Amino acid sequence: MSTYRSDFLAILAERGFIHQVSEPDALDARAKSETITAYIGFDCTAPSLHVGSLLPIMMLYWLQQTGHRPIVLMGGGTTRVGDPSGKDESRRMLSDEAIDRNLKGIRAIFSRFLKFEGEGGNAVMANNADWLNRLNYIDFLRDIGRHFSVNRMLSFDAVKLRLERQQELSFLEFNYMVLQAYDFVELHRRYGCILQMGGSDQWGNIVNGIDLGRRMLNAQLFALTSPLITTSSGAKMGKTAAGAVWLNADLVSPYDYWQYWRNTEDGDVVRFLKLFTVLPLSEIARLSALKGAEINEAKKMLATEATALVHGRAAAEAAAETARRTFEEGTLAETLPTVEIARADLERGLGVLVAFAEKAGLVASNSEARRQIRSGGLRVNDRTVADEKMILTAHDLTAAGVIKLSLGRKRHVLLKPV
RNA sequence: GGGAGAGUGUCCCGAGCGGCAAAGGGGGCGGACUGUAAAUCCGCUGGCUUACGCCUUCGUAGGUUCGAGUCCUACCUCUCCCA
Repeated sequence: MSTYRSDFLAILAERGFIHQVSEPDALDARAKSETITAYIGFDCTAPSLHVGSLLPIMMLYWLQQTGHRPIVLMGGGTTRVGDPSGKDESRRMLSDEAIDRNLKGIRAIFSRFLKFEGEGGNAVMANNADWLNRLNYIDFLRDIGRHFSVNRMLSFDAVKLRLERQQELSFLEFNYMVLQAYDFVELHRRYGCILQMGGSDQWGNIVNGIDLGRRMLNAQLFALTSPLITTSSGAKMGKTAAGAVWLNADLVSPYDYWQYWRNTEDGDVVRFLKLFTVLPLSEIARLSALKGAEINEAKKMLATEATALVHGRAAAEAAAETARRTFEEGTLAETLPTVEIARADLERGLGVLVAFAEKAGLVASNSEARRQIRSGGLRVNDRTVADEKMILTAHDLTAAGVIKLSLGRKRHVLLKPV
């Protein structure tokens, strides 16, 4: 790949964010000579963003850090339609209320990464519902629809895949790319936005927007996509047994978030340090020289830095300290996730099954707890539970006044009587 | 409108002569080994139950049977062929 002269593209390139760029030289020149405005769209399909969305967020972060203007586009309108890209099946239709609720949850995350207008920054938060919701169908067809060739739309991967696999693609979803293209044009009109970024699966959609911009406004627009990030062993990022790794603290605690990064595979550490932390590359180069068990130092760095970005420095260091005491010293850290239980329950005697399943929520059901006991996976105060009929009482309280329940080596919950 | 086929364990894929809690994968979880890694090996992977066992599951609703994922009828959804 050519070397970029603008700070923005140079940084994205050396940190591994770039998969494809349209007209890289022209974009580089503009990013070098002027302040450019770029956007990324975010779906409102869930109440929070998860780790998978972190990559685009980081691209906006670097955009602003290198002197440009980021636009976060909330898909309040497009989420009502549903993007067929990369999906085998139609998505379930979300109610407008659900979308609205999700939108609010997602919004909060961005203030960690970007400085918005009114907060001493220049970032813009937009919502495509503002223009999509009031479109008039016939007008839209005449103004926008005439620029689209169905022949060409059928050739895009997102559509082709569905057709080839003989899976249904509704007319509703078929229109998604038209709406997304229109978003780009609308953002160009409103904010002078010239660049849309996104994951590699968005390339087709973005290019549609570029075409539309040229036809309607004779504008030169650009596309930049990031690679699909998978772990070295091929798994998609952001999924664990417990579900997605959400960015909101009420869905995934800072401690669990820290743990997620701490458990990164060896082969991914350097790549992730570049993508998901803002550590200087020189520092990352130093960490990448570590070998064998020393790589754990790099993983801790990754975990703490990545957590600090999302949850703040203090929460990140608290999580690191909790982990250090739990894993390295083997002592009890009172800052482990804690569940309060009624003191009366304890005096009456609390069955282990209930304690693990209902109270701590470490396992999904009593049956699951039984199975785990049979395979030696449950521990109370670091002693393996051998008997599923075991009863917890006040005698099991440690000096710190809690009972430590563990599932496997890594997952711990403290029961605290109140 | 006519004809043919498909829908299986609510993570996915996928077998299933009328006796099935239902083969086999993948994924996930636990154990061993390690470095809170990877790879490898072993176990588990519907719910309730101390247990005998009970309950809920194969697109939906009925029916035939001692007994139905398996047979019949209707309906729903998706494919394909003809019009």
